[in-house]
Amino acid sequence: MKVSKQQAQANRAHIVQTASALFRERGYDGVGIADLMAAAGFTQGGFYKHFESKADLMAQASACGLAESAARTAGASTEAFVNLYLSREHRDQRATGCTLAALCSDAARKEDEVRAAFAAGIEAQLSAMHEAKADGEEQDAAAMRVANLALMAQVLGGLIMSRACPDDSALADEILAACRADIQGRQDEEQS
Amino acid sequence: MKVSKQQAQANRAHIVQTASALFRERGYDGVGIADLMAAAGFTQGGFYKHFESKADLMAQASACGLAESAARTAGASTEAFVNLYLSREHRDQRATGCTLAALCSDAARKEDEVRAAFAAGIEAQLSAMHEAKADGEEQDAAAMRVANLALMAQVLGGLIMSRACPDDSALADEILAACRADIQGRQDEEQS
DNA sequence: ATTATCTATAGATCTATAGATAATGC
DNA sequence: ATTATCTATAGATCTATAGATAATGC
Repeated sequence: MKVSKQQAQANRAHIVQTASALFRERGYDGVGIADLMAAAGFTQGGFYKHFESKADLMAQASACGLAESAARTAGASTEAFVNLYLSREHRDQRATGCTLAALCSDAARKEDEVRAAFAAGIEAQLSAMHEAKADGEEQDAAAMRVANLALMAQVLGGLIMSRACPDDSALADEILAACRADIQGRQDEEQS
Repeated sequence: MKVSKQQAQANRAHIVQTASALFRERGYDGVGIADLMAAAGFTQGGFYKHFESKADLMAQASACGLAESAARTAGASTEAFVNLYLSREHRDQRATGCTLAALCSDAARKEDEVRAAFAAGIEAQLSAMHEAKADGEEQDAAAMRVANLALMAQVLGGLIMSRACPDDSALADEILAACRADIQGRQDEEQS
């Protein structure tokens, strides 16, 4: 029954990643410890040898998902980022999509432990966006931070609003298109 | 024990309003039927004479909260709306604040019944914003709809991101300020 | 007679813990 | 000997229902 320390660490990482996907799909409260451990291939009893509490796992799984999203963004242009973020595919695939969009309003009601992970995740995302643009035009770092925060808010809000609409509703698609058009329009203006 | 039909209707409305506030504060899953009925001044047994299920109540309470927000917005200028929406007060008072911001990412995982209420709420909010601006400049209705959806997404996203940060974190305030500045900057450009 | 609300509870969760089991690691 | 995982369960939820109670409304 016992496994090597190395294997135990790998199992733990696997549980965190499974939790990250399940939480994004169903929300923190929609995933029980027994559910999660079964999905990861274990029984519930082992959970508390890996984590102090469910909140501890929520913080770790969120941090993991947020870091992954930031890393994925690091290379992309603003245009590519926005088009991917505000796509139907992203809207409909919550388990592999943006952790911020899937869980941040759940997180707002959870322990500070969890919210600290979100603050760190937002900073990581900002860094990734900063890097992505650094090659291009010279720009004031403070102004760029403001613009990037505002852009994150807009794509995040658009995605969440779209997800709140019924499946196959015209409004859900319209929201994504409106946000893309608004951001695109602004970029065109800047370049002229 | 029995009350008049009129009183029963009033009691039912009171339960819906109590639920609207409690759901916004704690999320759908954070409020039990017994909790809610006690907060409204009743015992849990009476609940199912008023509502078919918890999802039925979630849909009604959400519709109620969304309609109220739209009505509150109807008179305001864009500037006033944005400054109120992206204020610390609004961020910290979830129970009386925007239902969309408090619950839409919860709603995304619930029954279509609930999500239909959100789609209707977004349309009501759009109508309110349309009216508020109608006096001013002549503008293409379709373009205005796009701009208003994009604006809603941005203030909503900003508020939610701010709420996901730990209490008293500098980042939480910075996010609100960044979104206000970004929107203000755009408006100034338009007018010049 | 009808029915809005109450008390009580069934049945299904959920988090967390206790103690057993069997493989690692000294 | 230690410990990662397992089985089993305590205790506290939660939604929904059943049946009692007492006031309305015909």
